[in-house]
Amino acid sequence: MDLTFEYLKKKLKTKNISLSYQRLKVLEYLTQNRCHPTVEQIFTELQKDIPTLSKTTVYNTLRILAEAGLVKVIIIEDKETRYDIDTEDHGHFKCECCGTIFDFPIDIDSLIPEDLSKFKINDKNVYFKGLCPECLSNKNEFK
Amino acid sequence: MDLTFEYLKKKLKTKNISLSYQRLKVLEYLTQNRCHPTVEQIFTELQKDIPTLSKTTVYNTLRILAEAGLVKVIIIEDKETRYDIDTEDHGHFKCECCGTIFDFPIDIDSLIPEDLSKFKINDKNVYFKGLCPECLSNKNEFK
DNA sequence: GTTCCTGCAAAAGCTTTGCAGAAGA
DNA sequence: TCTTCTGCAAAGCTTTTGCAGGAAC
Repeated sequence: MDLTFEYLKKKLKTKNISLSYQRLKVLEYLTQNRCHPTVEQIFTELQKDIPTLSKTTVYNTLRILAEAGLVKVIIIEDKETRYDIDTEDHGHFKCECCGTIFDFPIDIDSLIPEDLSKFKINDKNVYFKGLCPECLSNKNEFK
Repeated sequence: MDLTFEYLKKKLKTKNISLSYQRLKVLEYLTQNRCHPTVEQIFTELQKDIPTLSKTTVYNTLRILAEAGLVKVIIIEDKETRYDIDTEDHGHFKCECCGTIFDFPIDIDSLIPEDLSKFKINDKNVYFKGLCPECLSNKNEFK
């Protein structure tokens, strides 16, 4: 799936979402920083370019992008909502030590049990927590 | 897995967690109400029995139970942390219409990709959102 | 001229913290 | 007596809301 900045700009136009400078910058940030950023991270980084930027605008923009289906909201921890420009099904692994969030492929549909056949599924989420290889090896070093 | 009140009381003793009346009541509520309650729900219900109960105590107790591994923290929505006495792997489905959370069986381990072989997985979560059969049929009625 | 967008300030909502008094060992 | 637990009040954080000014069309 094509997730270039240009592609997403076009997609926004087809959804009749106007592209202010602030919105463009948020979109650009998400395409260039595939680290599942929080509002805080996006805001802090973009403020360097747009000194007058307000957090409200970041919140507004992310809500609009999420409603338009261009961004997926990721909730792993309370008080730490994150945003992912990659809306295709995949899993997330959060390292409890360094906080990094890793993507991993997962065939969610193959897992859906018969029990849910009468449910309409709109959103699928899989996330794990634990320790990433780097933090694991750091721990062993200090043993 | 045995999740009776008696079993859990014994388990707490083996973990050296003392059992005040408040803690017992929270544990009892969780075993008798497998609806993945929020702090608010637990507090409101228990307050009927314990008029002096404070929300802080509910928070404290749930934290202790979670740290002891007797309760699983479920985060599906921001600002809506829920607690599940069933800590075995299973999926959750939240109906976006009525808000009910349904359990469903899922063989998560069979899905874990090779990519994660070097990660230490401590916690696995799967949740879907959408519409439950009841809300789906209600929608059709009003068409 | 209308409509929509931005950004400040304030409010809202959930959770945590500090602390004094009570309960329990 | 010493430790632990409870519960009130206050603080802390993230997110939302109201609203006035500004930009875009």
